[in-house]
Parts: sequence; C-alpha cells; structure tokens
Amino acid sequence: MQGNTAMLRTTEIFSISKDVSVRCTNCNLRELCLPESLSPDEVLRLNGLVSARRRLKKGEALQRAGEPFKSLYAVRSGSFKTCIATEDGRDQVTGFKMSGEIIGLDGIGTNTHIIDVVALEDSEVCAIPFTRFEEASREMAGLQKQFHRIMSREIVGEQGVMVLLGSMRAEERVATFLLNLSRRFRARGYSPTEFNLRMTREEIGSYLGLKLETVSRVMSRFHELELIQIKQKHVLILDPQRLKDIASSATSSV
Amino acid sequence: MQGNTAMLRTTEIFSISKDVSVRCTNCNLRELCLPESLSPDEVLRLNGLVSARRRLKKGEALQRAGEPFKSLYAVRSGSFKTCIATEDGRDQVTGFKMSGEIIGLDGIGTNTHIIDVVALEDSEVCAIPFTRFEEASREMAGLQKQFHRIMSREIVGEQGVMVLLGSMRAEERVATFLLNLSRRFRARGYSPTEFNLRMTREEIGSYLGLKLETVSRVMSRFHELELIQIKQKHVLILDPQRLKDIASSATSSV
DNA sequence: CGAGGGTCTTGACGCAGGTCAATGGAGGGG
DNA sequence: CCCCTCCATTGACCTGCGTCAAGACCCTCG
Repeated sequence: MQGNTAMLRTTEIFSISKDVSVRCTNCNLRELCLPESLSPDEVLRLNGLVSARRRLKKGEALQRAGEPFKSLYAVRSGSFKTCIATEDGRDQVTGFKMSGEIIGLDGIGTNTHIIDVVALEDSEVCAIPFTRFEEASREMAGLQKQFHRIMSREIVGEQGVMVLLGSMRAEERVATFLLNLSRRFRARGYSPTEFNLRMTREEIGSYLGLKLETVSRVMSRFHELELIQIKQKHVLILDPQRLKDIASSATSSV
Repeated sequence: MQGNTAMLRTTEIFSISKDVSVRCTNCNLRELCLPESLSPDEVLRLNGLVSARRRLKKGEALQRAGEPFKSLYAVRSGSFKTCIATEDGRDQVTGFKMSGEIIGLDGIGTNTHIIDVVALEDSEVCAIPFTRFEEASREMAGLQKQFHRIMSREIVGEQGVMVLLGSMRAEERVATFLLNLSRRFRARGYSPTEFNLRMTREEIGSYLGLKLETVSRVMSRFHELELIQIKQKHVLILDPQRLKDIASSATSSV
C-alpha cells in the first residue's frame, strides 16, 4: 500500500478495524462500489464509516433472515448467493453478489433481514453500520446520490430478472446468465470469456427458475453448438455474439 | 364524462393541475405514502415539494422508458401498471401500483426511465421533483429514512415476485396475486373480499408469467371450488384461508 | 492412494401449461 | 340503440421442461 501513512488518520477515533491496510481510498473496487463518483474528501469520510472487515469461509452465512438489520456490507473479495426461504420450505436463490456490490439493502425497510446471504467461496466484506451511514449521507450529497443510485440499480436489476423468469425460455435464461457473469467479470478486470463458476448447477437453476438437469442440458447443448466450452465449473465463451442472439431471441415465428 | 371539456382538450399533455386543495397534510393516504411516520413539520415541508398534480386517463403513460428522469410520482388515485419492454419486442408487466405507492424509482440509477408506467383507469398522481426531494431529505432525517424504507420494500417486494415466478405453479401464483390485491385494498380501507380488477387477464398473466388462458382457467377452477366468485373483472373472495393454503402449498409430497 | 460423498451428465418418460381456435359477453362511441 | 371492438371463457391438442433414475466425474479426507 501507500508508504508513509503513519501520521495520517489520527482523527479516526472509531477505527475499530485493526487492519487498516485496505481503505476505500486505495481500494481497487472503488469504481464499482460506494466510492464511485465521490470526491476524494467524501471517500475519506466514507472510509471512516467502515467499522470492520469480516472474513467468511465458504458456506458461512453473512446474514440470516430474521436477524436484526445493523449494517450494509460491501463485498471486498469472493462472492455470495442471496436466498429467500418461504414458509413452506421453498428456498430460492435470488441473486449472486460479486466484489464491489452491496449487501443488506433488504433489511432497511423493516429493520430485519429478509434474505439469507451465504458465501460461495472464502470471502471478505466491509461492514458499514447503517445508522452512521445515513447520518453521513445527509451531510454528503455525493454519498446520498450514490446510495440512491445503488438502490435504484438493484430495483432495475431485479426487474430484469423478473422478465427473465416471466418470459424467457430455458436457453435464453442460461445465455443471459452467462453473459451477465461475463460482463461483471470484465468490469472487475478479469477475463470476460474465461472464468470459473462459483455456484452449483442447482444454485444456477434455482436462480433461473429451472431444474439443475435443465441447466446442465442447456449448457451441454451450447457446448455442442460450440458457443461455449464447459467442463464442470470452468467456462470458456467462444461465441459471445451468438450467445447474445439467443439471449434476446423473440420467440417470434413472425 | 366530465361535462364540457371542449377547451381543456387542446393541451392534453399539460393537464397538470395547480389545484393544491389536496395536501399531504390532510391527504388520507398519508399513512401509506411518503408522509408515513413523518412529523407534522416534515409533512408540511414535504407538501411544499409536490410541484403539481397530474391527471391521466386510462391508457395514458405517466412515463416511458428512455425519457429523462425528473420526478417521482405518488399515486393519488387510480392505478397503474409498470412494464418493461425488451429489445426483442417482449413486453412484460412487472407490477401494479395503487394509491399511496411511489413510481419512478427506476430512473434514479441512470437518470433515465427504464420502465413504462401506464394508467389502468383514470388516475391522478402527485409529482415530486427529485433534485429538490434529495435536498430536502438531506435536511430531514425522517424523510430520508422513509425514502430508504420505501426503496428497500420495493426491493423486497420484487424478490417476492421472483420467488413466485421462479418456483410457484399456476394455481399458487394466481392465489398469491389475489391475496396480494386483497391485502392492498384492505390497507386502503376498501373491502378485502370484494373488488374489481383494474387489469385484464393478459396483464395479470404477463405479471405472473402465465398466459391469459391459464389465468382464466385457474380462476374458473377457483370459482368451481367455491374459493372465489368471479365474473369478468368482479371478484368476491369466499374462502381466504383455503386460498392462503394454496398460495403457500409446498409442492412437497414429503 | 483409495473410499466416499457431492456434483454433473445423460436418457426415458410424463404432465403442466402453452398454443390454436371458436364462441360468448360487455361496454363505449356514433 | 346498435354496432364494433376488446375481453374472457372453454375445449382440444402439443411441447418444453420437470421427474426419476443411472452413471460418471471430481475432490477431500483418512
């Protein structure tokens, strides 16, 4: 990190986090996360809000439905699935969260978490106590604006999933899913054409409203058609364009 | 309809009323809308933000995808459907908005509306310019909190729809839909057991990820089973409990 | 290095809901 | 008041995906 920071930060009376090696200021996710489009001043202040970082091992829950809502979390590394469990024992994956993305927005409305969030691999998050965050965003127009943007995008993103679940056929769903992952990997500086899935076929299926066998079959078909190569969790996208065509192919015979 | 409309007609688009006879302060929707849980002071100030009320006739669009985002709208009377149109010509209903509910949150993220909002009947909304709203919510903690709650609930509500679309069978979807309407009518002081649908079978189907014929068939079956009475748009709920059982019946044989 | 459990693939078959088509109502406009 | 258009209902048939089942692969742990 940046060499001599020793004399800085004395003002942070509340810097609970022992490990200060990662700060919003020099975090390489700042363009994807809350700091996006904040002024340097604001980023500094935001950094002060991060109460602690927390490590989770694969399979561990970051939050559980029913728990009181205290903090938002920004994914620092790794990835998560968000699940909703209905009374009748159904359990559905409603999303996957990657680095830079914000978790916990579900708790704001009722002060209680509604969804479960589980690490798909060993992961790390930054915790942001919400009460203090709200205070700060009253004083920083930029932070307020950015937070509103993030919530709005969450709403829009979910509407996209609703369209997927409501009107796409299995192949379109899977193609859309792969392209979505691809785009997000690219945004994080990883290869958009070669990556490892962090989730199982069952989790993908749950998210896409399909059974795991269908997900597997569709992927095999894409493989045969030489749109992708897939071996277990390893994905290589060979023909993004045809994949896009499939993803947005009106069923039209017209 | 409204008596002599000859001179009004000319500027249909500008049927914005300066009429301020309805104020948040005495609006009977205040418990369902933004003023919920605000102090009288805050409500007064919020009222000052409402730039105008706007009347829409059945079928008229409140906003269209692609238009610049300027204002949030609170539904004052009537109801709306929110639709998303995909490039490939698909068009899906993503929600229905009733009085007291907030429209326009989709535009915040990109300053451009993503969804179409169309009146299902003659309706009226209060327009709230967003820039001024953001300013005000920086100065009023209560308003800020309430706004965050509303966005969070929107997110949670959409997750519920995702579960519906992702894992429910047709009968469960329709039962869930009817109970949802019932609850919202009750919250507004109307009968929870007898009401008129404002949307067509096709719109319901689009929202529920079903075809209109399926919606019709399921409703007819519910009628035969004496769970409801339904004649065209008129609904009478006879057995809410059994409807609930259907809505949350795990497919489980286990 | 081998055993075992979780994950993935693939096949055969069935059914919920889609598709197509015909008919009947309801309501608004002239 | 009547017509016309939109909406809803119902039946018959079809198909995409779910279900069930059998193996194969992979990774971990002893």
